Formats: sequence, C-alpha cells, structure tokens
Amino acid sequence: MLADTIAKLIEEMLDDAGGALELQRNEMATRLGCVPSQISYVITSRFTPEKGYIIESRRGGGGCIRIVRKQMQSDEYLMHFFYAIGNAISEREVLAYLGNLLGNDLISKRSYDIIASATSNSALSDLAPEARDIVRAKIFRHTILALMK
Amino acid sequence: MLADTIAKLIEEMLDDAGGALELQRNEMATRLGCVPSQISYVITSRFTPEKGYIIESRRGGGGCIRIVRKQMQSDEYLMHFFYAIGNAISEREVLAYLGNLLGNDLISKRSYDIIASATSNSALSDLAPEARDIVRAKIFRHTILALMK
DNA sequence: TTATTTTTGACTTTGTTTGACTTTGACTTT
DNA sequence: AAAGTCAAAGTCAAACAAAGTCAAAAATAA
Repeated sequence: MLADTIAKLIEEMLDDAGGALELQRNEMATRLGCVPSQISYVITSRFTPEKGYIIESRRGGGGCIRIVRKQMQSDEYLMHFFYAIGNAISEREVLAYLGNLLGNDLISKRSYDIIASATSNSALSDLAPEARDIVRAKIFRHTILALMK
Repeated sequence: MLADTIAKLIEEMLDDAGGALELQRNEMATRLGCVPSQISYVITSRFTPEKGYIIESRRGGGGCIRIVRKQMQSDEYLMHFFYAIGNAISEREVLAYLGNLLGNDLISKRSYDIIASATSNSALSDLAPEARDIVRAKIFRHTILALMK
C-alpha cells in the first residue's frame, strides 16, 4: 500500500536524520510517483501529535514540511541514568536503578524482569567477577538505549 | 460444509506460515466462491481468543485480517527455545529466534528490542569473539526464563 | 418441532487515492 | 512600495477499496 510505503520511508529518513527532518512534498511525490496530497495524507494520518510527532511547514517557493519525532518525556530521565551508570556496575546497583525506573513507571515489570535477568550474576557467571561488572554495565547501558527507542 | 472447509483451509495456511498469517477477506472469498462475510463468520465462530487465536484487522484499501495461533502454551514454546539455544549462539541467530517469538506474538516489540540490545555484539564488545557467543547464549537463556515469569 | 448453526446479501464504517482548487511566501517587475 | 508571477504547501470532496455488522433465510441438529 502506498501510504504504508511512504510512512515507512519517512520513518527511515527520521532514523537517519536522528529524529528531525525537512522534506519537500512535491519533490517527494514525484520521486515516488504519486500525487502530492498523498504525502499530506500520510503525514496527517500517521505522524500525529498523539503519536509523538511535531509537524511544521512553510508554503511558497522553497517551502517544506518539517517532521520532528518528539522524544518521550522519559527519555531525558533515561539518558540521565545512562550517563550515571559508568563503565562498571554491580548486580545490586542495577537492581536499584531498575527499581527506580519501575517505581517511576518508566518501565514495565516485564522489562524489569528481562533486564534484571540479562544483567544478573547468574547470566554472567562465565566471566571473572571483575569482567562481569564491566560487561554488565555495557549491557545495561544498551538496554537503556533500547528503552528509548 | 462451507464453514468447515474454510476453517480447515485457514488452519493449513497457519501451519504453512508457522502460526501467523495475514489474509484478505475479499480475495479469499472470491477464490472460494463465497460471500465475504462468510469468512468473517468462520473467523468469529472458530478462531476465537478462547481457542487460542488472536485476530486483528485493518479496513480500507490494502486492508487485511491477521490471524495468530498462540501455539502450545507459550511457556512450553519458550521452553523449547530455551533448550534449542545451546551453549553458544551468534547475534544473528538470536535475532532469528526473537523474530520468531515476535511474529508469534509471544513477546512484545519492546521485549524484542531489550533482549536484542542486551545480546548484541555491541553490548558484548569487551569480550573476545569466542567468549561472546557463550556469554550471549547464557544471557539469552536467562531472558527467556524471565519471559516465562 | 424447536433450537442452533450456517449462509447470504444489503448496508455501514474505515482507510486510501486522486485531482481540482486555494492559500501562502519569495522573488521580480513596475 | 505595489503589483504580478511562480513555486511551494493546504484543503476538500469524490471515487474507490477494503473489512464489519446485522438480520433474514436456509440448513442442520436435538
């Protein structure tokens, strides 16, 4: 379906551009071989504020449409954690962080369980204790990035 | 009976597709020479949630009906995976397993993202490549246990 | 026979595609 | 400056393409 194709394309472009992008409606329409209002349709139907997008536009010569993916409110909070973690962390500390996130409704119990198990001593038992905390920190940081997707 | 024929066909299609499939009501109806609402009838009467099926649909151009069979008790299925993993696994293989779980609605996209990031090469980059697959397998197995909680 | 299940089709709702027409802004000409 | 021109994006409604609903009729089961 055309609309889906366009939506997917825009998502990809947003990914590439790091969450904010400007596109030209007519240019994009001719590139995709569709009518320009189709682009408008996709944007108004799929990239709504409720879904976390901000749309602005300028008409006239050189006009364009600006699409910004509003990072969830919690992203900042998560980013804060991300930096706080450091390059080594114990199992206990991870659980404390996770408890905080869970308590603030930033993650579900299920996410909590998954991350806790992935970073548990038991999961990392093949590693020497010192290596463990380093690898754990890296895994934890990666999962936090995943939470921000 | 028509309804039984259709139900059997859908079951077969589910088998072929590994438990999840999308069909187009009109297309299927004309193929079988019946009225489209007959398809609806079969789905609502036979592919109910109580019997372990999840139904979603989209109307409009390019619309379709999605049928997912929650096969086995999901824990059983997960346990099967758990044993299949072995004691070393590549990033690619993990993603394949996760894709399967996601496609069968046994995990959410979020869980997928978390586990994928926790087991990514990037998260385990401190480890030597050989050690990596071993640790990854252990982490993955632990997260699967967490999913069963 | 009565109750239940199946079959059918008319009608509704939702989502997509297209094109004609409008508005806006930048630039150029008077 | 004012007016005109052109290149955008915006709007809207009609046509189309699905799936959903519902109730009546038909078939089957009890």
